[in-house]
Amino acid sequence: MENLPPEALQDVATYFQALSEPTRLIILNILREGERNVGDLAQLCGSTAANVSRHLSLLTKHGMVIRESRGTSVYYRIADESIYALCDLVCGNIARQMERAHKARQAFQANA
Amino acid sequence: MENLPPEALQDVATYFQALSEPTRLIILNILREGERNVGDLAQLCGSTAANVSRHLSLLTKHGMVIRESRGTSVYYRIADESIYALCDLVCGNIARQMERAHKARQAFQANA
DNA sequence: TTCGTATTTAACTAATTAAGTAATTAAGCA
DNA sequence: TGCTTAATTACTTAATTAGTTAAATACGAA
Repeated sequence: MENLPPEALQDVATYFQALSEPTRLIILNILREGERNVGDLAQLCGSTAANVSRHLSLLTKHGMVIRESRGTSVYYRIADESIYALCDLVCGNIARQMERAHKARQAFQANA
Repeated sequence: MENLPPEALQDVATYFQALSEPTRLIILNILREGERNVGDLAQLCGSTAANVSRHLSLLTKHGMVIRESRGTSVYYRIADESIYALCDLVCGNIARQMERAHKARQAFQANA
């Protein structure tokens, strides 16, 4: 990201945006264990098929999942495992942030 | 992210959301080279101070930057360098995705 | 072909959000 | 104190987006 042209920054932003929705993260999390069709995903997500389908469409557009139609069902699977590395990094950052916030709270109380 | 409770997924989502805005990525990119005050950031971003200030407030809330008031100015700097590792990962993913799209286009034209 | 099931898409609503502008707060200096 | 500059916040507007519902499409089976 050192010296990115503006349009590339927009690409990075929309990529992050695709990951900024809880339902989509749930879907990706489920697909971690293997491919699923839309109906099953909807049930596992506690959402509607229409809704999940739209989310899957977006994830497909970003090349995060792969669509495969078999019979009357459509199966989706992870296209790029490195998404999980991303999520793990974020989890680490959030944990550090919580740690900092906790320490700050403690210091505050110590002065009270 | 293997077995995250729902509320943690929401945290991850909002973290990604903070990174899903081009102006904020520009700010982070500028801060890569060192601390800056709000006015300079605004000028370098081609945005208004009010707008940049709001973005900085959000980035601070997520522990991505650190705020330090000196004199009449407020300086911001990166709190967590690992954000750049995140961005680099995303850039890699986008590059792979573009590569795939390019190959698909080539295959399509070969059959035409 | 006709029916039934799975998926996708269209149209709509409600909620979120980025940006512009103006008002407000904070700090240093005459 | 009053003045100037820097930053933040309040308020508004325009645009985006997730979810719901219903209609449309795709596929296999009778």
